[in-house]
Amino acid sequence: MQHRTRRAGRTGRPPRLAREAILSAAQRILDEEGAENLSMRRLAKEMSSTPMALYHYVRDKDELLLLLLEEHAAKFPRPELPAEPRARLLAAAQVLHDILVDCPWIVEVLASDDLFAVSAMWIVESILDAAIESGMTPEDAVYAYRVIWYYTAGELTVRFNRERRLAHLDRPPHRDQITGLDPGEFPLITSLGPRWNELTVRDTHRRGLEAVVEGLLAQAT
Amino acid sequence: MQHRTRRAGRTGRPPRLAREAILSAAQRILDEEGAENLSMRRLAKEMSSTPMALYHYVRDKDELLLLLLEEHAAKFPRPELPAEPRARLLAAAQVLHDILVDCPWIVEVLASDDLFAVSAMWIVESILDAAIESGMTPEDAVYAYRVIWYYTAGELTVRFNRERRLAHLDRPPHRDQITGLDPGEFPLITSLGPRWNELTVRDTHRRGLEAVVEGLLAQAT
DNA sequence: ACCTGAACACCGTTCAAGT
DNA sequence: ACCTGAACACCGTTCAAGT
Repeated sequence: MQHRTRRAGRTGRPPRLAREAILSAAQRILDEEGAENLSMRRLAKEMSSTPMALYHYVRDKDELLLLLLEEHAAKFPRPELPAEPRARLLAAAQVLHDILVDCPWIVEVLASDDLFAVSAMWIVESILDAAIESGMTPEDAVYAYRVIWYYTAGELTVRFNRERRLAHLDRPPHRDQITGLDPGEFPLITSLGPRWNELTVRDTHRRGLEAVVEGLLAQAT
Repeated sequence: MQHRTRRAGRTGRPPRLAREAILSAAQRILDEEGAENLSMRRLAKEMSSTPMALYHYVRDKDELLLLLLEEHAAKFPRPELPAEPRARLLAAAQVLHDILVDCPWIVEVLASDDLFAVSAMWIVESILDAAIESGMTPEDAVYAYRVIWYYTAGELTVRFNRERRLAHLDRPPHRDQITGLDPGEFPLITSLGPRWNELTVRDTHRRGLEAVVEGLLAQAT
């Protein structure tokens, strides 16, 4: 399928096209079968090819995931950010989350400190810019970006792992967290009882982000 | 080795002892060969046994990792926390990080929202208590704990992945993040140049934690 | 240049059988 | 009760060979 448009050129090869075919096949697996089912072997099968054929287009699995992120970020509509620096800092940090919240597989690629796709670099630039305009030095702006990134990465990791856990809840947890805890030693946790699980499942990303940004700005002045 | 002290009891089995032997063998692998080399098969080999013998003492690999965390947390000295609630909130959150910073393998077990080992539950209890004494409702205290946990989990994930990357830097990164970026589009990032990597490697956990806690407390009043 | 087949060096886990 | 051996159903990646 990938050499459909083979031409008569001197060294015929449509690598760009093949790469795109690989990426959309990978995206199809991601959408239909979930991140945990995307493997080089599964992907090769999806394309009626062999695993090693893929290595002609991507260096390794990590690069494949990075390219998928790149594509996803490029597709994402680039919203207009508020002019006011503090609001812009918050808005840019929110976009960072918005882009990644649809990529449960990035947990696997969360390797880098600075991540990531050039298609998403404009967000980092926006955060730095907004932080500097809020009165920070460039050094502190980088620091602020990193704190925001840690919060975002942590929220996404926990979020995706919870979703994955709920998806196949075949087996009960190793230990029921709350039940069976000694109320004498843990009066607050045990007093919450089932409320704990309920509170723990709420989407508080935005509110937490506001606290983080607020704390960073307070520190800078 | 694990049935060294077999007794004459009615149904002789020293499961507690065997479990401990398994855990210390696992810890030995972790220390000497790193988290990425701990597998059920490697662990069985370390004990001159078969992989399946282990499944008599732990349900699966996840439980093994949880038990290792449990042991590590239990060993950790429990520091005295400040009486002043706001300082206690920060101190408890710092201990959460201190305990986990020596466990690069928790990245694999970062599954739960609320994590984790009962041996470390006193920290969660302390955070909730300090948050409430700082004027939060119990609900907001849980929310505050979660924000702190996200920041901590993110910081640790990025930290460990960077360490792992530096450990075997056999291959260069897929793309040099900064070099090759268009200065017209990303003036701030490119202007930092090599400073970016330098800033990105700094340990800013504590400072960031202070910002996060500060932001949470500001939100609560 | 592009692709294949076989192999290397692994995984976690299940199952049936042994003692 | 505790352990083994073989097997299932996978991984990512290398290598030598094909066209």
